[in-house]
Amino acid sequence: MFVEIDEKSEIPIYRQLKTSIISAILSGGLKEGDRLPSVRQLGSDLGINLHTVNKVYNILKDEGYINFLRNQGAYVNAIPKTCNNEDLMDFEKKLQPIIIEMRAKNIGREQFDEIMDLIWNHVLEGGKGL
Amino acid sequence: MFVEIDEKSEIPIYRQLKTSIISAILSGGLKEGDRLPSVRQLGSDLGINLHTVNKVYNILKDEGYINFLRNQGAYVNAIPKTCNNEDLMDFEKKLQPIIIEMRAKNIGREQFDEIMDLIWNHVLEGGKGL
Amino acid sequence: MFVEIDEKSEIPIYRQLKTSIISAILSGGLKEGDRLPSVRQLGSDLGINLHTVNKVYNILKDEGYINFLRNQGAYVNAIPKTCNNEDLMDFEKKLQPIIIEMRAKNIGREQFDEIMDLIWNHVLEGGKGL
Amino acid sequence: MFVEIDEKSEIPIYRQLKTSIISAILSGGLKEGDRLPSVRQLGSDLGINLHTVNKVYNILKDEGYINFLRNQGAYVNAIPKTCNNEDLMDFEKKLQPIIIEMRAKNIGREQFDEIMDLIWNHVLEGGKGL
DNA sequence: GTGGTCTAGACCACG
DNA sequence: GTGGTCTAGACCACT
Repeated sequence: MFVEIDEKSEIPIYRQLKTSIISAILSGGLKEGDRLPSVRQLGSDLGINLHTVNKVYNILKDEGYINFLRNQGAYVNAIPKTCNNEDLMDFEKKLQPIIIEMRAKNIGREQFDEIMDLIWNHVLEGGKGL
Repeated sequence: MFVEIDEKSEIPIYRQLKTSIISAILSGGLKEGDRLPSVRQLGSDLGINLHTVNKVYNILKDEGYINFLRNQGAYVNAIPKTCNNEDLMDFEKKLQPIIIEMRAKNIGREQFDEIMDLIWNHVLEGGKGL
Repeated sequence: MFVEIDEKSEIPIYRQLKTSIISAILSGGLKEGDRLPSVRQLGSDLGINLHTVNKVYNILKDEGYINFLRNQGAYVNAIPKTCNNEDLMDFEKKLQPIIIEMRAKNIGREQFDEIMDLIWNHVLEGGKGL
Repeated sequence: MFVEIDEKSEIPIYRQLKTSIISAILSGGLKEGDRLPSVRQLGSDLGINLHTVNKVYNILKDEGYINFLRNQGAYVNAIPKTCNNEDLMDFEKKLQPIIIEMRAKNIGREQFDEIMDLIWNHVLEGGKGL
């Protein structure tokens, strides 16, 4: 299975799942045209409700990552996404408070860069083992 | 005033305020020994509930950023914070989903580094833009 | 072939097919007395389930567009249809939400009329583009 | 109340509600800055589930019609919407099958224009009586 | 079998 | 009090 859910996390399940699937697509674990498990299947595999899975699938569809083929389930789209300025502003807003806290904990520039490098590269390893 | 609240943001007010104050401390806008406004004062200045301000002050005290001096208000502490492994893990968990979405929007490594550089440096310029 | 099916469309296949055939009849691509392909034939041509084709044929028969001749297949009827008030109400109900959304996107009266003109005329050009 | 739900309609409740609210905004029954009823309130007023209302509010937020002020409910946005080509294509696709059926029922060009005129003008009267 | 919709009840974060 | 999230069970349209 290409995703695990941490029930104890403060991050909502549906966000964890969304991130996991996007990560799997990015890493190649899920390729264009691949079929996603049905909402019922994935829900039961992960031990979560099918409505939660359904919500995620719909968000992914709205954001263009997947689409639905009538009664045949959800399929991975090509990813021709581009990043506009609004997106950039959004990312900055989300990153800023975290980085502020990192500086507050005396993380220096070198350590900061190391961490970023680590995560940047780890992202591609999230989708393996599909 | 060293902080502005964005009512429309999805980020809770108390978190925005907390980040702003930490940022002000980091940037030198608030130095060790400086007195913070009273919860009543700051609440009315920002147009937010004084309970929200109070909550933030208590969090900041718990995290060691400020101190309460016998009914005289809150004062800024020295900042000898260090970062343990648990903190690091925490930061990584928070950063990962954002960076995954950035990669999904075709942000390359160079652009990523630029953005990080930008934010890193902005943090030192006080609580503005937050 | 006078019809193409868009698998990704949110419009059910059977509706797409129904509309296509009606459109073909209207445009003269299918004339009175013409024989429709067998459900098996059309289903395989379009890559859809023969039950879906069958369903459409039955709907078209119920609505008077075609007839079944004793195990020899389906034939196009004359089209003496008239529009009663119930039909009119029905059309209005279907059109209203779409037009509301068009107005919400700042489409003006002139542009609206242009679009309607375009579609009105396109309808006569057969089932293409559907 | 600015909206009524037809339980018997084949159109999903959430779509009816969405259209009603957009219509009310267009007609001026709901102006920029106006507060929408809480999901609980509107749900109980309309005799529908609060989750259904919630779904609609979230769609409207995604489409930019409203936004949420934390714990104070939903407010109507300014409507600077513009219509891109994708939207236009979408409208055409939705309108086409309906217009085909209208032609199939022998509705002539004059009657067609009358109907469109009627609906176009009716749209603005949907939101009164708020 | 697929997803779509609706209902319902519960708990939570926030202010 | 507000919306956010999760669970659960039901019925439906479609193929």
